[in-house]
Amino acid sequence: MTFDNQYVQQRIEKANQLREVGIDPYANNSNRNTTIEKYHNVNSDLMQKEDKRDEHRHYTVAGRIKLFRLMGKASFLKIEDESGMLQIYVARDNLPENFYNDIFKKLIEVGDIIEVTGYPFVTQQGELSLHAHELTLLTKAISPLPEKFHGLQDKEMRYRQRYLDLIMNSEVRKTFHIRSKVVSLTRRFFEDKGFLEVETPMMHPIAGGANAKPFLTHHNALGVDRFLRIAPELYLKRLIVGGFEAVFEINRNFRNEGMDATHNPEFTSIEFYWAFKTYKDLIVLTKEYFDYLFDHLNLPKRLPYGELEIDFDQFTEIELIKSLTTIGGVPENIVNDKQGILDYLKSHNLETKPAMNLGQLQGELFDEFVEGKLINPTFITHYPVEISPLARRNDERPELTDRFELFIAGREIANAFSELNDPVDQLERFEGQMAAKDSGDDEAHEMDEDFVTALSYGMAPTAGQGIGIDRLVMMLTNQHSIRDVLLFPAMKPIQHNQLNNGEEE
RNA sequence: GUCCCGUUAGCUCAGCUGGUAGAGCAUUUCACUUUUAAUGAAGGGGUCGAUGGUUCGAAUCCAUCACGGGACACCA
Repeated sequence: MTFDNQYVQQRIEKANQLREVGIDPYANNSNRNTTIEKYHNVNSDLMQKEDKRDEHRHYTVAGRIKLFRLMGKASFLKIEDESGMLQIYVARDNLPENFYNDIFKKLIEVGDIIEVTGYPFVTQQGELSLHAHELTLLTKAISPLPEKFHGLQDKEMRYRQRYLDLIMNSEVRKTFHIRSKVVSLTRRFFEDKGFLEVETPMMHPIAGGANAKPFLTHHNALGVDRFLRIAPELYLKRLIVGGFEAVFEINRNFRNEGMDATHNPEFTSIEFYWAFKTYKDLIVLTKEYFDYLFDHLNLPKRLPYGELEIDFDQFTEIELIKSLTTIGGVPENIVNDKQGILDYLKSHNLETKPAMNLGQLQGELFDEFVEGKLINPTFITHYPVEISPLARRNDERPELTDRFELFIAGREIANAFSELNDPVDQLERFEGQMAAKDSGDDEAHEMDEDFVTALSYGMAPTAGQGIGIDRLVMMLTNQHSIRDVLLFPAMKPIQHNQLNNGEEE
């Protein structure tokens, strides 16, 4: 790490010059007494008044200089704090002797964080501003900011140096404010319903609760390998066995899979489990949850998503098998015919494995022909049992499960079901997954004997659900890459010494 | 993992079929006391992602690598 860039050197020199005249370029304290947003709120009355200034009001605001317009003996600055942007008017004769010429003009610049005291006034152009009579440098920025008009465009830099992205792009700050609110509202919604927030292990001896490849790490003291969790499900259900009747956990899951616009190796979900309820209760709860979010976020129910418009007042519900024909256009006579599906998929140039069972093939059909078409919120219900190793069988049709997934804008947002609580059935399903694993399916579910033991003590009838928070935030903020709703998305490290390559491995 | 595209000044971007690099903003110097991406004038600033190759000559053509973006595959 060096500061040998010419512009950085110039600014370091300015910091040194400030020190020489007794100004600390990294001041220890601030006397700010209002935020910029409050300043605007309190003083906007001047816009309507005859006298466009009020010298009896005094405020001290602080912020980063984003624009600097110097016009001889007076200047206009725009400073920004988290709450907003404010124009500052600085005139030579209102500041201490020589401060304007020797300090302000020469040693303070865009990017620096300053504090300004003055009174409110409205400029001839009609902008509420602050007339400065005191100006203090709080923090010297020695790296220059990106260009003022286009901002920071380079995606790689935006993700790697998110702080710069946040400085330059206010809409990015807005996205992450919404994300924070979504998490907070989610927590409040479930707490208000009587759910208990719990924390279960992130390091698992068995990576269970989903079909995915885990990250592997090692615990030195115990001398054992541990997996970063792919889902908290099996632990949360153990808590239901233990007698907690409504629990939720909001936290990270880790999956060692490919990365793309909707997948990051670590992602956030909420999982919740509710005893004495069924998946049908969860459909009602999910709608209520969305209403709650929209209400508290002050969002309209019809939201743009790229070219699409999503109507969050239009939740529909359809069984998976039925959606294959009505939405997917798959011929009705083949949806329950293994060979028929194989032929159909083949005729659409889609890869198939002959070892796939009927349920898996129906899942394939759904993924290919239905999923992408589900724009408005849609609950797809009654998944085949073969692709639902942890879900309760439907009482009338045991080849199906009491399960739904919620799709919005062609993407899976939530997965929920009445939980399988028959320990013998659960054991058999695990054994089925083991067989699938032996025959090459490396994402088949792991056997978790302790979980089966837990069920053997009796788990009340329970419904459980997971919601992908990142994808939900994408929907709500009209973002099309998961990286744009993650403050620090996963990135490959930069190789600094490229001369060394070829010598490794 | 695979395929396609990209990487040029601090930032945003030009740079055609190969002839030793340009603009705007920023920066430096000067002028300017109500500007709105302020304005006017002058100057400085580059290992053209890296390494090889082709060529008299490479930002430009070729190969390999690195990083990023998009699509596909897998997953959520």
